[in-house]
Amino acid sequence: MSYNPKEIEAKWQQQWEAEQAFEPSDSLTQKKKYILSMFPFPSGRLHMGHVRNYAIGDALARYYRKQDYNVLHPIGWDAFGMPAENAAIKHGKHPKEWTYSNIDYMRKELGTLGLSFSKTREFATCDPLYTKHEQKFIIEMFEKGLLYRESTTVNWCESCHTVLANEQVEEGCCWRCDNPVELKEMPGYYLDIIRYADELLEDLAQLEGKWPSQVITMQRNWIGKSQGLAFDFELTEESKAKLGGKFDRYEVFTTRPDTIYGVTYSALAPEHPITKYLVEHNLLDSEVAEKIKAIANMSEVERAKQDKEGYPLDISVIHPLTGEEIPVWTANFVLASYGGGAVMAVPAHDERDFEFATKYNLPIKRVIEGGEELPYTGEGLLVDSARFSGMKNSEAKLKIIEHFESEGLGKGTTNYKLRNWGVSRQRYWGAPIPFVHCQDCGLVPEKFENLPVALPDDVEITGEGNPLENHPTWKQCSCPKCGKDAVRETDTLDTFVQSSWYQFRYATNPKKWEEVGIDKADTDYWLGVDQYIGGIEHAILHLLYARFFTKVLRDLGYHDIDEPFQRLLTQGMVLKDGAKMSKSKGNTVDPDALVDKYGADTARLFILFAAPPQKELEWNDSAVDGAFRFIKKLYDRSSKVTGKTLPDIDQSSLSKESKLARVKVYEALQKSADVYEHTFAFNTLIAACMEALNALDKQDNSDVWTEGMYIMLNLLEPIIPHVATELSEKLFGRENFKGKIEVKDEVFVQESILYVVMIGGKKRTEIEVSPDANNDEILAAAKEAGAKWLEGMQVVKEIVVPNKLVNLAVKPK
RNA sequence: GCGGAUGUGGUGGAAUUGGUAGACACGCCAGACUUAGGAUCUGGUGCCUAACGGUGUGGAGGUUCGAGUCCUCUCAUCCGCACCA
Repeated sequence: MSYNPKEIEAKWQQQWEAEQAFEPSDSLTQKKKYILSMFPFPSGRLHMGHVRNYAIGDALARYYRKQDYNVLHPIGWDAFGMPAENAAIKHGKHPKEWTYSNIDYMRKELGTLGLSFSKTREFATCDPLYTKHEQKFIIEMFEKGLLYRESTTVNWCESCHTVLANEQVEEGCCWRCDNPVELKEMPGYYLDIIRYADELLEDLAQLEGKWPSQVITMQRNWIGKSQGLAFDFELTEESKAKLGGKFDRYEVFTTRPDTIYGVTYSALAPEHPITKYLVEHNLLDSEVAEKIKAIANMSEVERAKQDKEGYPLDISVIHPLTGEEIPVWTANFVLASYGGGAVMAVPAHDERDFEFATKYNLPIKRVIEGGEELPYTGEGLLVDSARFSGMKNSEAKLKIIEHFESEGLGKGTTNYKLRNWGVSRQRYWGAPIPFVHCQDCGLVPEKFENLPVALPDDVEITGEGNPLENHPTWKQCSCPKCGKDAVRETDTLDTFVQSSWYQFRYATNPKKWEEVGIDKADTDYWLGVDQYIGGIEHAILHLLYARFFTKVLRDLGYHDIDEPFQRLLTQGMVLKDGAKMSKSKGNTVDPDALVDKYGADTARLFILFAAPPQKELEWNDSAVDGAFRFIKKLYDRSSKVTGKTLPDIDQSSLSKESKLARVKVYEALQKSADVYEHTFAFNTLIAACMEALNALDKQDNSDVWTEGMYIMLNLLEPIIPHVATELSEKLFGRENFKGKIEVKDEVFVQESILYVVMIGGKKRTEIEVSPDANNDEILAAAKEAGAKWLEGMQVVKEIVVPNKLVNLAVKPK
């Protein structure tokens, strides 16, 4: 009888399906675990990254199920998005058809891996029912003022024909297609994530030690909180006149109010309204105006690569404390999107301001002592700063803010690098934004009873323009408020909106799915997700948005959860030949082919054995063979088992080899809880089982074999469930899968203990000592055994590490 | 530039947190056994050395009886952010 993975795996997959073995209980009082692997985009086929992701999650889910937890381990489909439209353009297949047929195929693939997902909680985010509830949340956010529509400069990807959120721009290029992003002025919908910036930042502290520190740091930097002073520069009368009386003043933000007396110029972004006004009204030299326009057309990334460049605007402002006139420039390094697009410049104490001032011969005025050379950005005492002179700059920061506030000149302010989340996309395959434009009423949300605002099926997808915009009738509607003819919004929601609340949808009992999006009792029971598993690439985008949504939905009354994901494991990439597997590089390994050749258990075992989950995994075909060999050996040795239950073994009657085998078996058992609950170092648990099997093989006591198999199959079931269940069923009627197996300490009691003898810090020899020998006896034995190395030496210190070693520190006599 | 990691045999990786470095596996070498299989089994395998022995966790110092592990400096690689005033 040889190991036949195909037969075994098909048998158990069918049985699990028939038993509905992996459905969580509806009882909300049992101890629970919510194990979640990030859901896949239905691209067509699984890749090894998916297999790794789900093998990790499944191991945890199966482990906790065996420990009598109520386990929620769901799967679904992140189903909206560009690739479905691209496929439509390329192959003429409707995005809906493409998506759902991909889902059907991938569901089968997941099935062959024997993953213990709930079947009843599966959904696709493009299901109209999911859209319906999401649109309701969106409307509620609008009503709370959290969602707003505004026309502003946006990131535009010409190749995807859509707007991108800040988070979706990577080095100035589109995160999806890598095309350079352009800046464009257009209306869009925004979620006020900045309102939650402080909470998002502060709650990161709760995740310390539970999320990878790298992810926490990335989020902290992305939010980019900084505190300082915001104040207005008033324009001189002459400048006001030049600007046609349209502007009196503008606001600037600084984190260095302590350097305020060193201001020698002010700089505006090329997009700043004042700069724009000057350019548009031909108030500047035409050559200069052209140059400014050229900068304004450049993306931020392009600008960052350029040298500092700027032009005087021939206007001035008044220093709020000294009354001095300060020239105003426009400069390419001033960002329009941060701090109002205007800065005060202190070249003596800021590197950028210094570089710019040097280039254009602007004055430089030192106001902080310290350092020989300028710019000096360190700490020091203030000079030439009126009544603040002599103060420490850290103290002056606060005092100067206080002064501004008491004089009504400005106030202490917090700024964030985080921008509000632009959620509208000019694409078809997404959730429609449920609003209507009415001539009389303006922007009006659709009535709840009319939700979902569903996508029309009869569209032509050409890649040119927005198919909803081009549809002959879809956007014609009546105003939900006044009933007059109105026009439907044709933008759809960013797909990251769907993945921001799916963790709550899974938790909601499917029996309630029709009526509610999120059920409070269910959510409060199941959330937070006890273990979330996914790729590091979502460190900011998805994980920040999902945290934000969690807080918003909490404040809308849907649940009481502050953080959605209690613990996060970021898995490493799967590599082959040192590079990420990708079709274009031709270095992929197809999961289907692997399962077909070796079976799912081998695929899972290899993936968990080859590297710890957090690290990159280098594919190795012959190591896959090794994993297969181990399973075969395990299967073969099952014939050594004679008992049906965990035997009572008289330790004293055993051979040395049998005792060692028991030690190895129980060491693996001891290790397992730590691995499954804390470290996730499955590779070391598998290695421990291999050691145990090797040790069992060196002895022939059938009780020891029975005990070893009983325990090992329990430990390995989460990793190689099919073969482990098959053997357990045959040998033990699956009794060994019920509850926790206790560690027997007597197994570890040894008749003699091996001590390593180190002399002068070097390992020299070994001694065997009785367990009840005292230190003097151990030392005497060590000296005797090490006499050769002690000749002519004097022992200056004697160290005995219990059960480990003896170290004799020596020096020449 | 700022921030975060990571450096251990030919390879993937272990090392109970300061106590025998290289577990386990791949690969390689030698042998056995074959009704030639996805074989299987046995032994060996960090480096230098005929051996005694020496040496060895990116490098240089330090603390310690003892350092892959702690401290200081340094080098390399990877990742993230990148003019945020």
